[in-house]
Amino acid sequence: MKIDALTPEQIDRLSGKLRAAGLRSTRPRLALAHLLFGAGNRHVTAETLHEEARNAGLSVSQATIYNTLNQFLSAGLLSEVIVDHARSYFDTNVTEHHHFFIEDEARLIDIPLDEVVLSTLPDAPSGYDPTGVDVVIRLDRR
Amino acid sequence: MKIDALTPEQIDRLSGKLRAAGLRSTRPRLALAHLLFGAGNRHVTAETLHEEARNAGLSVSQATIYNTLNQFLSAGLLSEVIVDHARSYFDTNVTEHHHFFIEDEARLIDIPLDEVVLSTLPDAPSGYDPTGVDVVIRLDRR
DNA sequence: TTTCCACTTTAGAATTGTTCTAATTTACTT
DNA sequence: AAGTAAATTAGAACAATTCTAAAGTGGAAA
Repeated sequence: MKIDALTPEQIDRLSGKLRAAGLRSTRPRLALAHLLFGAGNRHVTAETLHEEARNAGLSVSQATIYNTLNQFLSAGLLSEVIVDHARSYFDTNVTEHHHFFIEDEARLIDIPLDEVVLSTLPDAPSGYDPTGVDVVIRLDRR
Repeated sequence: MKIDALTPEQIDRLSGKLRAAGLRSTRPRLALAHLLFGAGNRHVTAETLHEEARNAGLSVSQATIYNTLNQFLSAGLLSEVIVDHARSYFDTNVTEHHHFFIEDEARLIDIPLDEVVLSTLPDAPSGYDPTGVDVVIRLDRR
């Protein structure tokens, strides 16, 4: 995955994507963009992308991985999914329910179960059982 | 919030709750249980509970806060809400969609937007605007 | 009611994921 | 080709959480 492994067409396409996002087209960004956008939709963590980059013979620092992912995120080239916890919120309400999450106050408000009705849900992939459905409605101060 | 500030009735009730959960009734647990379960449903973080405990004149170590919250969690006295991130998952799919989350593999699978239909949603609290709805369906290997 | 031992608590070190810092390198403008 | 603003880097710093090893405590059993 050396940058020379990319065809001029690939480089043009990725460069254009970076430019369009207001980012300079640099070697690490091109290589990471190729890994990220070269083959269908992906889910990566900083760690998995870093390892993938190393496996591809690309030497990028951890800081660059984080910088790049955050820049791509800000630029709208990536979105973030939150399913793991840094800060854990412990709730004395142990019944099933959902939540509003006020981002700038880092505050939760319960939503009673019956106020969210999921009329259509996908089947779980075969070999897996659903163990729960979490609905989080994010809020910003108006 | 010294433990002596609790009436014998309160102590009995909380002790019973701890016992029923298979936990010894100790002074720190009683005091924290009183803070947590003494007045309606709560949302706390380790940090906010620790501060609350200190404000109540109760000296408990940080480790005890974490231990106790996790024990209460395991015992089903508390549930956990995940809305913040430790490990961030970056997704090349920037269109709106939902996710399966396979807990033991820490792996995400996209759910196209149209496969989840929310037929009823609550109004946002006044003063706030909803900025997004995240649905996460957790999966375990069968 | 004392003894004892498994369970708790503790302070502080360790770990993990992420961000910051300050110095070096690189990309683009002129 | 030179200048400068931006990018990259290694490593330090940071924040949330867990671990460790030692000291303390609850409650069962004698």
